[in-house]
Amino acid sequence: MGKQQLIMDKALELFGKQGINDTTVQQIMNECNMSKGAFYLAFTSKDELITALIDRFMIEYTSDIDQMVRNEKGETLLRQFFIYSYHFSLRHQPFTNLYIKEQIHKLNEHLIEKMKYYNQLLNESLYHLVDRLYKHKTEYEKYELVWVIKAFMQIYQKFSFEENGEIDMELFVTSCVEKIDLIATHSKTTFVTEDLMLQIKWNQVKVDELILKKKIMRAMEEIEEPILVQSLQLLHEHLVNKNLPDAVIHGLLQNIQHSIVCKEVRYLYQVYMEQEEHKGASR
Amino acid sequence: MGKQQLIMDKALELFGKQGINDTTVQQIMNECNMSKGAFYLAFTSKDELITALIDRFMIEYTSDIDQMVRNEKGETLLRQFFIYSYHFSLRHQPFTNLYIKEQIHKLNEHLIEKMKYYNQLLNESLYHLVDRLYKHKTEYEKYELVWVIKAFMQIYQKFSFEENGEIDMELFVTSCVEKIDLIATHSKTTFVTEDLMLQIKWNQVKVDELILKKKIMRAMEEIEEPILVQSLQLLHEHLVNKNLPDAVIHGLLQNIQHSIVCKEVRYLYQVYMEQEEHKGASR
DNA sequence: TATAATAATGACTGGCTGGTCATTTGTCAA
DNA sequence: TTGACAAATGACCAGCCAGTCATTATTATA
Repeated sequence: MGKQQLIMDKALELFGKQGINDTTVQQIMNECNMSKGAFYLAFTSKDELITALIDRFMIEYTSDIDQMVRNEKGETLLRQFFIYSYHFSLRHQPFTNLYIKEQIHKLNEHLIEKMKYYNQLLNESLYHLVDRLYKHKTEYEKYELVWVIKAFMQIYQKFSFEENGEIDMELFVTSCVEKIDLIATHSKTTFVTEDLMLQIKWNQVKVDELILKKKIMRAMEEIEEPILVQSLQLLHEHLVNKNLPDAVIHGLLQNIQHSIVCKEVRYLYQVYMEQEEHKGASR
Repeated sequence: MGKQQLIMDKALELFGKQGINDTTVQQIMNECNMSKGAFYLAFTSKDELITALIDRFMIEYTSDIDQMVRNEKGETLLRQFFIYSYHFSLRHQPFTNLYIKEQIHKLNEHLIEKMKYYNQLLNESLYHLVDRLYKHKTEYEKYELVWVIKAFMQIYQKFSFEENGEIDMELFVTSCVEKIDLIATHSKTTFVTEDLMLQIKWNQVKVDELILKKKIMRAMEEIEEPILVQSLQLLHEHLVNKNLPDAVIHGLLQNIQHSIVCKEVRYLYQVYMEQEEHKGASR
């Protein structure tokens, strides 16, 4: 295991147990059986470590969800979402603990922005999900369902945090899916209104071409496999020249989808392409 | 305004903005236009301040909810609950911020216990609420509804935190009540099972006679009004001698219900009495 | 083996903060 | 006005911790 990986894993454990502020760099490095100095060879600061941790998990979660929404067949989609989220919570329990306990805000404005950003990515994916299941609903009804889904997902996390009993996954998922469908098909009143939707849209950040380019460059630096590097290069060029047909782009994105480093790039690229398409269509 | 009050108010503001750890005693006292030393005349430590803050609001919230559940007529109960919670969140926005952001855990084990305790009080009140609305349901179905209600309440808090638009109270309440009723009357599958209920009950703390006595004593120290003091005295005696008829107890509890200092006592006393009654009945 | 280059170490620093306490300021009764 | 008592002050202390850097250990190369 690489040094960064090791540090991140041990740090996560300690953060989950003691909270970020009460965990010292010294403690983390003790856990790794390394000197404190070695920490600053792997990360430039404690802040960078925290940011890296959040990125690592939020990228994994949001981009997996997004991919699922894009690929999964309609009916089982909601079910799949809950199952995936359930397993993610379990598999990355230290991160989940950290997430529940340390409800962001620490340190700098920058982290808040980051979390809001990830939340938006998640909201968008979930919106797609709802959109596929309940096409006939209005935009604001769909967005309301997004929030209802998130609320139910939270029940699981909070419940296993507060009470000590573990919820049965199968039951939980089935129950949530049933309840949400009940709401979707029978509920008549919504708290999200058309006006509110407009306000919310104003706040949404777009994927910026510059940022996307930067992300691609950074990914290229960290990667060796020639196919991946070349794929990234072509994707990067396409941003400027728009010279490649959709099928090629699709294939290139397929190439990079299994590398963890590229997950974010793949996801953002996809969102960006849709954004551009939308722009073209509305012009 | 008393010194303690002033400090608590200003502290809350800063805590909500910057987080507990990043707010120094110095900053708080600057805000109060007082010296740092003066802080330690009002509180023995920063920890005590934090504890006092949590107590102040959680007691107000949980005991008000409890009283509401006891007094309100059935049909409007759920609605009342949402309205009250909504207003509480708004009225005490700094505290709500603190609560969402700083998901406890800081400092000592003691605080975690405290929050779990308050959560339990809330759960019990909500259970009563559900019980009155849906008597025919099983225990675990009711407990599941408690969690669904809490989940919906959280939507409001998270929503106004993440998105910037303010939700319309009337719409939100109506929508939640409708959705919960939908679930209560139509949902067929539950994730809370009989087994899980047993586990949960094991974890529940009871109100202890000794603790209750201590709380009464402490309340008496802080209070001057003779009627209140005498009421507390009688209630205290009754714990030992059990010499007063129910009607008298009821009246004494009425006497103290409007004093903030006594809110917790009143509430705990009521719970304690029920507990004892239950003990007697099951013997 | 000698030398250069790289990696790892941990004592140290500087900044910060909770908490203390000798001193000052304010109050009020005689 | 005086003196006694209480309240308020802020300089100071001790402890903590992120981050640095001169020194040491390890590895690669010639």
